[in-house]
Amino acid sequence: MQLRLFHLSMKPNNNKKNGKNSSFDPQVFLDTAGISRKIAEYRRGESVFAQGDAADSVMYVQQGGVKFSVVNGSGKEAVVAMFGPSDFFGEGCMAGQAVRMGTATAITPTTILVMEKNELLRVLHSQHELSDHFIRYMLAHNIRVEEDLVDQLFNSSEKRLARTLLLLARYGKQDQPIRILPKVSQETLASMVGTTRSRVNFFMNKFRKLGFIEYNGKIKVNKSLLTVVLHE
Amino acid sequence: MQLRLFHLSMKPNNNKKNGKNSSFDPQVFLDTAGISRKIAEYRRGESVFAQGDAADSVMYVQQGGVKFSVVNGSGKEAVVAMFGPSDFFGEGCMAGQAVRMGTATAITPTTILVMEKNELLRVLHSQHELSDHFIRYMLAHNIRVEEDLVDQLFNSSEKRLARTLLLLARYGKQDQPIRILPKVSQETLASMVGTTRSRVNFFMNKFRKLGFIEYNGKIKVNKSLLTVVLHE
DNA sequence: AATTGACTGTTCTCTTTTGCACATTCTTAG
DNA sequence: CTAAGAATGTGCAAAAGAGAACAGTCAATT
Repeated sequence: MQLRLFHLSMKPNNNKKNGKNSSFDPQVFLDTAGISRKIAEYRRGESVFAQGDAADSVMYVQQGGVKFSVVNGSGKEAVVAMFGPSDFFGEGCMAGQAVRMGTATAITPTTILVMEKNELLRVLHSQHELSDHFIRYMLAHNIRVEEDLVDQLFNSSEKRLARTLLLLARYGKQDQPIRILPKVSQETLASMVGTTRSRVNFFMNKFRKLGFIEYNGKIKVNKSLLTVVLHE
Repeated sequence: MQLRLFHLSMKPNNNKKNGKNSSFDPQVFLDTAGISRKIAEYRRGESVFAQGDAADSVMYVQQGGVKFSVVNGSGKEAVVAMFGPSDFFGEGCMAGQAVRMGTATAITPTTILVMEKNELLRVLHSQHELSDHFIRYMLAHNIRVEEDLVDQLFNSSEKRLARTLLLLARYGKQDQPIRILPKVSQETLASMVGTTRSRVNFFMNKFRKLGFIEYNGKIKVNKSLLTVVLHE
């Protein structure tokens, strides 16, 4: 049983959100500094690290997508975040977390740059562009997590599902009123929204009847209609 | 009506959590760099900034305590975080947030160092100790918020209240099995836990009957007993 | 001492949400 | 093509929580 996705930070395929700096790649900075780093490839479903593993490296997604989930004592699972190209994850070890707080799993074929935490810390001092990118990522990540918290606190599961669908829709084709979502099961949606599958099923059918979404396998979202749900 | 405290990051009065670096003070770095910064004083209840205000500065708490809360369309309020000495807040503007996402209010007499965001960004490049401190704060803040999210997702309001009381107990005298909490109303507790006051009252009396806490005005927490609540 | 306002104790009803259970419909590996 | 495993569609009883109302307590002010 899964519970809740804290936030979606998987980005659309444009790295050009900063105007300049569109082709930022930490690897070149690590190369010039002669830093220990390696590139790892994962297949769909493969685990990058598991909850409880020793933590001494920071990951940087070059290609693909990764979900980060936490399991509690009762076996419930919550999808805490999803990461895409140019996202860092596993950076908690830099603040002294000795073990991984959750499990990172590739959801598509994924290429990851693995950096030893102490060396990354050191390089951040000398490589301003890397440092800027890292800080910017951290700030954005913070904002995202806090937004998810606010969503969780203020809104019902119906609204949270609507919001989650709209967030997922960002990764479909851009600038179209109707977006096709990446393939996700209702079970996964439940873990993203923070509710049960039966609840997700109920609302999905409700949204469908109202014409806010349609699906036969691929989920299609009518953004403007679904947005109405968010405003009561 | 209030809703939910995302996390408590108000620290006990020891700045020595990093072993070295116990007397870190960003002000000296700003001084040496000739940066525009000012020191502001606030009385209890005074607002540092309000939701919707233009955002172009970052705050650093020197003394006191600040609560950060968000109000939604229906007038519900959630206490998103509490900040204490050596915490930054309002740093979202560094990631492009143009307005404040919530209201910051002093909860005790408070001294705050205000830094213009662009100048702070610039100084982070040249002042490694400030940069380290900032990054460490960001990472710790992230971890804290994610822990709150996990707590919110996995636990009932009863457990969340127990956890909140234990967190608040950290600010009482150290190393004693029974701690006295700072004065908080049940209304405020409700906003910290993310539930209603009647619910808080119900559980507070339950905890009291079970001997986990006692109060006549001051709330006293028996840590080891209350911790039991967290583990079912 | 009386009044005011904030906080607490208590109760009750109405929703929302969970937790199951089970049938049905896809998918896919063999 | 077919059987097995996933994913989906329903329904329902029980639990948890929201919201609101109201009386009692306490502290501070005038």
